Amino acid sequence: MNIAIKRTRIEDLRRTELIAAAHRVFMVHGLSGMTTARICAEAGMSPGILSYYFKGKEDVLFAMVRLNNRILVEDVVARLNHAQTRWDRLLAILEGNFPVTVYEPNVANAWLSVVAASAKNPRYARLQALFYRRLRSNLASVFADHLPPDRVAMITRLVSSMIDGLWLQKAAREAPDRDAAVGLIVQSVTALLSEEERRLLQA
Amino acid sequence: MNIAIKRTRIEDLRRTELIAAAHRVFMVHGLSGMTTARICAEAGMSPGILSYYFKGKEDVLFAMVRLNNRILVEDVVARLNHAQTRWDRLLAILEGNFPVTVYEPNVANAWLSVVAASAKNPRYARLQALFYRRLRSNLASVFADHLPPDRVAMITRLVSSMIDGLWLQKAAREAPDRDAAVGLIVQSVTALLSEEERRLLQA
Amino acid sequence: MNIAIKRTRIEDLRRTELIAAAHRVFMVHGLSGMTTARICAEAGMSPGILSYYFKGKEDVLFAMVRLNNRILVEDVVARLNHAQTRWDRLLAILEGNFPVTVYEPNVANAWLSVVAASAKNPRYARLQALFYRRLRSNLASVFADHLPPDRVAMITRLVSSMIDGLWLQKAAREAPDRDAAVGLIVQSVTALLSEEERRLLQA
Amino acid sequence: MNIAIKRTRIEDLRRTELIAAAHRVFMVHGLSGMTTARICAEAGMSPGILSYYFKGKEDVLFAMVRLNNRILVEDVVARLNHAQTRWDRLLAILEGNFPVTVYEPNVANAWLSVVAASAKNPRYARLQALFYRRLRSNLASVFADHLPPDRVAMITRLVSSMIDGLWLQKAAREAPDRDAAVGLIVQSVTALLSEEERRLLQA
DNA sequence: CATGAATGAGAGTTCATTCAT
DNA sequence: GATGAATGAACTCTCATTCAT
Repeated sequence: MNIAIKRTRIEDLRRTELIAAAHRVFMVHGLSGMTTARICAEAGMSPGILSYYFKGKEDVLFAMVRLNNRILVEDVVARLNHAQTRWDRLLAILEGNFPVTVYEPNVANAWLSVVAASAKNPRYARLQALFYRRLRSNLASVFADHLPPDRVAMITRLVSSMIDGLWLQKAAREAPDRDAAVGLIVQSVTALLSEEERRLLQA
Repeated sequence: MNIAIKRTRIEDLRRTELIAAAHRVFMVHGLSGMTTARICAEAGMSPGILSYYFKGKEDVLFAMVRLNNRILVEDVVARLNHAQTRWDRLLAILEGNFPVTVYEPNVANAWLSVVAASAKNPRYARLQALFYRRLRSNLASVFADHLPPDRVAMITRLVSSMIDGLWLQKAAREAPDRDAAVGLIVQSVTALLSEEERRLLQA
Repeated sequence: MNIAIKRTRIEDLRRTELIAAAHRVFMVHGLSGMTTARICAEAGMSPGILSYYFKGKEDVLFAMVRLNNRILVEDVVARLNHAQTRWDRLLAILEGNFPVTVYEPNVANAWLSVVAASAKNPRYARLQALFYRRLRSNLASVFADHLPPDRVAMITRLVSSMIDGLWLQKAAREAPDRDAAVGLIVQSVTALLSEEERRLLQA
Repeated sequence: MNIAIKRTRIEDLRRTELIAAAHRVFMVHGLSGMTTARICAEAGMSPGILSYYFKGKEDVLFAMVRLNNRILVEDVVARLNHAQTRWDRLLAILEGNFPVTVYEPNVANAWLSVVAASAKNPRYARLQALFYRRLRSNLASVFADHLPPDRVAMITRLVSSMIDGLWLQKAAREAPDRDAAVGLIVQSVTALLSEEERRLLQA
C-alpha cells in the first residue's frame, strides 16, 4: 500500500515535472517551438518518456493548459475569500486575471498561440467555456444584488472583453502595465455606475 | 525600357496574386495549414516560384499581413469620409473593425495565430504599432474637441481593448455576433458620456 | 530442495502463462500487434518480467509456436487413437488440421505472418520440418499398406498442399468453410482411388 | 504538350524506379525490413522523395503488389494465347503461376507476408479477389465445355488450392521444385479425369 | 523474483527550400 | 522567368529492452 502510494506519487511527480518542463519550453520557444524532444531534454529525460506519461504531445499541452487554468482559478478563489466588500471582490477578480509576474508580452503571446491553436478542439473548447462561465458568474456575483440583469450582463461583457483585449494587446506590446490595466477597467466600471450604486458596492 | 516596365508590372501582378492566394489558403486552413505548396497550388503556380518573388515563406506572410492591414485601414478611411457627425465617425471606426463577412471564429482564430507568431518579430511589431496608433488617433479625433485629454485617452483605451477582446473571444467561440459587439461598445461609450456631451458628438 | 522445486514449478507456471497470454494477444491483434507490453499486460505482469523468462520477444514467439504445434499434434494423435478404419484415420488427420473454432480468416492471417516471418530462421525451420514430416507420415500410414509407394507419395503431397492452400486462401478470405474444405480434400482423394482401394481403406 | 508528356514520362520513370527499388528491398529484407529509408537509399534518392511520388509507404507497397500481379497476369495471358489445345491451356496457367526464376523460398516468403499483412485491407482484398476470380475463370475455361459444372468447380478448387499450398510450402522450404510442383498438379488433374475426357481436352 | 520507470534507436511523414532545365 | 523534381532536416510516436529497487 505504502509502496503503491509512493509509486503513484513518483509517477505524479514525473508527470508534473514533464508538464513543468513543457511549460518552460513553451514560455521560451513559444508553441511552435515546443517540440517533444525539447520538452524531454528540458526535463532531463529521454524522448521516449513522453509516451509513458502521456498519450502524446497534444496530451502534454492539454495537461499544461489545464494546470495553468486551475492555478489561475484557485488564485482568484483565494483572493475572493479575502474580499470584504463587493467592490473588493471586483478588484480580486481583476487582479487575479492580471497576475503580477505573468502579465508580460511573451507570456501573453504564448497563451494567444494556445487559444488560437486549440479553438477548434472540443477538449479545449470545454476548458475555455468553463473558464468564461466562471469569470462571468464571478463578475455577476459582484453586481447581481444591486443592478438590473441587463446592466449586469452588459458590465460583465465589458469587463471580460477588456480583460481579453488587454492580454491581446500585451502580446502585441501595445498594452499598459498591470496596474494601469486594472485601473482602466475599474475606472470604466466606476463610470458606468451612479454614485449611489458605487456606495452600495463598497459597503 | 517599356519591356522592363511591362515585366515589372507582370511581376507585380504575380506577386499580388501569390499574396492573394496565400490569403485564401490562410483563411481556409489557418496559419498552420498555410504551406508554401498550398499557396503556390492555389495561385496556379509551381512551388519554386515562391523563392523568386519572396525571400521565403515568412516574407509572404508578412506581405499578406501588411496588405490586409492596408485594406482594413482604407476601408475605415472610406467609411470616415462618409461620416457626417462625430458620432457617425465612431460608428464607422467600429464597423470597420468588425467587417461583416470576416468577424467569424475561424478567421479570428487565424489572425490570433499571426499576432502570436509574429509578436516577437520587429518587422511585425512596427506594423502593429502603426495600426494601433492609427486606431487611437482615429478614435481621438472623435472626442478630442469636446472632452479633456485624459478622458479621451481613457475612452480610446477602452474601445480599442474591447475591440481586441471581442476578437479574441470570437476565436474562442465566446463572443456575440457583429452587431451585438458593435452595440456593446457603443453602449459602453454612451454610458461614459454626459447627455450634453452625447448631443455635441451627434451634432 | 523442495523450495527449489516449488520455485521451478511456479516459474514454469508463469512461463506458461506468459506464452498463453502471448497467444491470446496474437490471436486478437495479429503478429504485428503482438507487442511485449501487451503480452505482459494480458498476463497481468510487469513488462520487465519478459526478460527474466525469455531471451526476448522472439523467444516468446518461438515458444508460442512450438506449444501450438504440440497442441495440434496431440489433438491429431488423440483423434487417430479413436479412429477405427484407415479411412477414419484420414478424416481424423484432416479434421485435426482444420480445427473448428480456429479455421477463421484472422487466425489464418496471423499464422501466415508467423510462417513468413520465421521461415529464414533455422530454429523455426526445424519446427516446420518436424511438423511436415509428422503430417506426411500420418498420411502415409493411411495408405502405405494398400498402395504402391509412388501413389502414396503423390496423394500425401496432394493432401498436404491442399491443407496449406486452403489455409492461405482462408487468410485471403477466399476459402470455403471448414466442412467444405475437408469435404473437398476427401472428395479429391476418393477420386484418386479405385473402388476396390476405397473399400479396403474403409474396412 | 510534348514537354508535358516528357515530364509525365520522367515522373512515371521515377515512380517505377521507386517501385522497383521497393521490390528489391522487399525481396532482400522482407516486408518488415522494407523501410522507407531503405527504399529511397536503394533508389539512390533522398527520404523525402517518397511523399512526392506516393501518398506514403503503404501506397508504394500497394503499387508494388499491383505491378507484380499485373506482370503475372500478363504472363499467363501471353502463355494462353500460344496454347493450342485445352490441355496446353492448363499447362500455361500452371506454368504461369509458378514462374521459373521466382518460385523460390525467399520470394514465396515475402509474398506470404504481403498476403498476411494486407488481408484486412479492402484495397488489397479487391486485388486478391480479382486475382482469384481470374484464376478460376481461366481454369474453368479449360474444362467448362466437356465436364459438368460441379466437377469443373471441384477441379478448379483443387488446382487453385494446390497452387497456393505449394507456394506456402515453398516459403517453409518444404515444397518440391517447380517442375515437380506443376507435375504434381497435372498428375492430380489427370487422375480425376476419365481417359475419354483426357483425350477430348488434348484435342 | 518482480516491478515499472526509463532508455534510445528507428520508424513514417511533412515541408521550406534549392536548382538544373 | 518559370518549372517541378529533389533535398534533407525536423518532427512525433512506437517499442523491445534494461536495470535500480
